[in-house]
Amino acid sequence: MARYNPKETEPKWRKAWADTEVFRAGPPTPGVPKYYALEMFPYPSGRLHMGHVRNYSLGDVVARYKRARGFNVLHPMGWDAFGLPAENAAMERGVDPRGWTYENIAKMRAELKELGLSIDWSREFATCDPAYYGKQQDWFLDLWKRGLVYRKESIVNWDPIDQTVLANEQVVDGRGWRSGAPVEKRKLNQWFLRITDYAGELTDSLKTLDRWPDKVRLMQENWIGRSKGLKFSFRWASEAPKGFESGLEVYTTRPDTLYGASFVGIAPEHPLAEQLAADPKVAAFIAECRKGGASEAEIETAEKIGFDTGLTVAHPFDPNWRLPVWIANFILMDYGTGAVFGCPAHDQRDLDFARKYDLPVKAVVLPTGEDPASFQVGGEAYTGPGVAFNSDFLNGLDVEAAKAAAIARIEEQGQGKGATVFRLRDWGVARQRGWGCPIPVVHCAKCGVIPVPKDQLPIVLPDDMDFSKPGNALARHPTWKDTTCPDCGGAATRETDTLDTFVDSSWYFARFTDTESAAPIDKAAADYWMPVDQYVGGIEHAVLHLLYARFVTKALADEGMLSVREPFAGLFTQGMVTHETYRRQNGEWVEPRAVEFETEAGARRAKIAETGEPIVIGDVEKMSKSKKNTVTPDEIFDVYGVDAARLFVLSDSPPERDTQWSASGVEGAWRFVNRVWNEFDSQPAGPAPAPVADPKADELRAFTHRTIKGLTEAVESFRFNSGIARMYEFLNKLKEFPAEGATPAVLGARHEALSAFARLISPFTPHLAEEAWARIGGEGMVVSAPWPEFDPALTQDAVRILPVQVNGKRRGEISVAAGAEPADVEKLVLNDPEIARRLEGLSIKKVIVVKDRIVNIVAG
RNA sequence: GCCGCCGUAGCUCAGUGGUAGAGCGCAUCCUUGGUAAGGCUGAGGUCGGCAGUUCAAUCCUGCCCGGCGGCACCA
Repeated sequence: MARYNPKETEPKWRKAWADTEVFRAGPPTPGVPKYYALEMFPYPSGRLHMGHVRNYSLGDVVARYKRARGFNVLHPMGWDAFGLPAENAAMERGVDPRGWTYENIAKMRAELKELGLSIDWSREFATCDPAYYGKQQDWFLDLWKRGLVYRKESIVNWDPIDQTVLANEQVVDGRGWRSGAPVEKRKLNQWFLRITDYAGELTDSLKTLDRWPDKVRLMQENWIGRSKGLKFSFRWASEAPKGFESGLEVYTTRPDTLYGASFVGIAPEHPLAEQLAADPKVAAFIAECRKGGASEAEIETAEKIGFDTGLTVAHPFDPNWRLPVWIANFILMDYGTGAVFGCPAHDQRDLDFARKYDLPVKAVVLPTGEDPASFQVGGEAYTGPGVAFNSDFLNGLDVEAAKAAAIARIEEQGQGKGATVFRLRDWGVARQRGWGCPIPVVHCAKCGVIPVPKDQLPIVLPDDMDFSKPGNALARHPTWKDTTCPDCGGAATRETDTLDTFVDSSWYFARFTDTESAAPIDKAAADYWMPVDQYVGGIEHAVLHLLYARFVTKALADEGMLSVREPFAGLFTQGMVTHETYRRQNGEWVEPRAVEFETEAGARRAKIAETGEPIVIGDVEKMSKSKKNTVTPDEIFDVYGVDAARLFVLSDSPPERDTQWSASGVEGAWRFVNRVWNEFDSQPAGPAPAPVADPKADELRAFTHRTIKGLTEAVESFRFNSGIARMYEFLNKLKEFPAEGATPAVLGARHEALSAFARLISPFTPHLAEEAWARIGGEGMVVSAPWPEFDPALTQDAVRILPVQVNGKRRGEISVAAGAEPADVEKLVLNDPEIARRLEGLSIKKVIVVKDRIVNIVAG
């Protein structure tokens, strides 16, 4: 008997798959069922980590399973290859970002191939290939024509050291995530995509994504943040400021509380505030507001400050009622209209503000059970349900009815309209970076901002950018931006901003359906393959990438380039790979591979293997370089083989949860691989004996068919860890039927079991499955073998052992024929001497028999 | 503060309205010609707590306790 040797076996089968091109997707063929399996493509950092191993193993199980089920499977791979790390490497080490990126891709491609994934590598591309980003420029121009692209001055996060705009998520505690410099607010001309045009549809169609995790849908819903309310204009009571003669427009979701208004507030960035800043006192106040940090903690604790402008407006329901207009730091310019009416009794922020500046607090919503005469709002605003009071024509209405009535009245007065407002903002896509997709636009002094004609695409990055200094290397390039205006032919300059890398990743899945097409997307190929049937990736993209991709899909569909309006029919978000952390007494982190364990008096201790220095076992955390708690796939593959690594990373936790990597765990998986092989290896070669009726063989056959059923259901429902638990149970069962000394009937049952088992483990441990399949004389490669079917008749044992309970407590068991009628079982049970003994002195009140499951006797 | 997830063997986790499971760890034994090992057997559980529904609750419902994650001045 030979030991299983993955070092020989695994490369052999990878070569066999590659040579026969089994993973190449078939041509789009109407009528042939397709399955598009996709994992979020990686950033080419140059090194595969365990998170990748988990992500791609999960996707591979799906792809291989669907292939075995007869689908025409598309399972491609590419590279999200633009972005800052390449520029940082370039700046720190003087390398060329392009060369650095492509070298990393080569390294990671080799590692991914080692994983034995069922990828169609013929479709591989990187987003930094001009052949890809040129097509992106192409549809960008289409969206421009549709009015979905615009340029606007806006306030952005500016990192003064890196000299670039930062996205909100790149600002950590008010500082640039890389430079650590305090982020400044700057006004810049920015490129935007009009994602807000789709805000309604993006929210509404979340309901149709029934194979997405609820959690992600909820997060997107919160992010888009639709709210229904009222937009209306206050009329001036004091003299109208210039330009605001038509009034001061505010937005509210609580028009029912209008009678509780005590002031009107505007954001420091509101145009009216800026106009009033001609007064130095106002200007000083606005400057004071800007000073506050941008971090959440600072915002939360920031004190509310305000400035009374001296202007007043009239209450919409009572012209004689005057409300003061304040500038207040807690009002956001980019939500609603940048102006609100303050109702302190029913809004905490307004209440804090009113208490500080001694403004009136008037309750107008009465909670159920409160007395209108005595109800008071103290330090806490009342935001719950109730009935309007102190509110004239709204009195007695509940909150919802009062909202409707208030909106109706305002509309009657022609002062405003019911409105839906979103929290979502337009997508700022310009980045001042050299390593990105150039925005295909030319600036002409005479003609303005002009799109590049399509026949001049792609606009390719220059080869010789200087990345030695921070800032935009593309803008710094001496000649690249010099061009001529496509309209007037005069001297002009190219746009030197590049696109956010999230643009690159918001349509790559569509390009995969035909990577050669002259158009950005080949309609026929996309119509066949799209949507992605199963998308697998990290939860960290719940909002950004997954929202942008949905938006771009809808925009491209409106452009006629796609027929689907949702890119991902099924989404699975996997958990992280974690590991224990280890520290020396001085706090220094220690790598797992340097650590040795011992168990002493039940307590697990760790020490440094070389020196014996005791170390502290810390918390289990996400694998990260800074805490040194990483295990590199390389070394695991080297010791245990790829299959054991895949198996372990899939086995330990439900896929959506974090999983904890441990050396002992992967060793367990490795032992399993060997035990599986031993079972195959011990089966005598030669044709399988024909099945014969035999009780022993039937027991194994029943278990085989139950395992097929259970494992199939586990794979279908993404419970891969349960599926693997089934494999362990099955192997334990199989060992009760050793090949040595087995009757022909049992050998036949074993052959059936092994044949099914090789196919069942194939999505998880594909190399082992091939070797096992070959060992028992399977036809062709297991990767092309059909998924085993189970015989429902065989999943049941002929004899069932039913537990017998007395008053809900287990008191014995009885064996009956499967499917025995409850009445017969009841007789058997009551005649059983052991049970009768248990019932002595009790009178039987009721006997419950659940067919094939259990018997319960109620007695007292 | 709001929303969500999780508490089952020493550890990491499956599971089910009806006999409580796997891997690792631990103990015992066997093998030492599968040996950078392999195998047998075993111990170990008020299924977070309390109440309710039920013939029967680890599972369903409610409340509580503990841990984790996301969002958060969005009017």
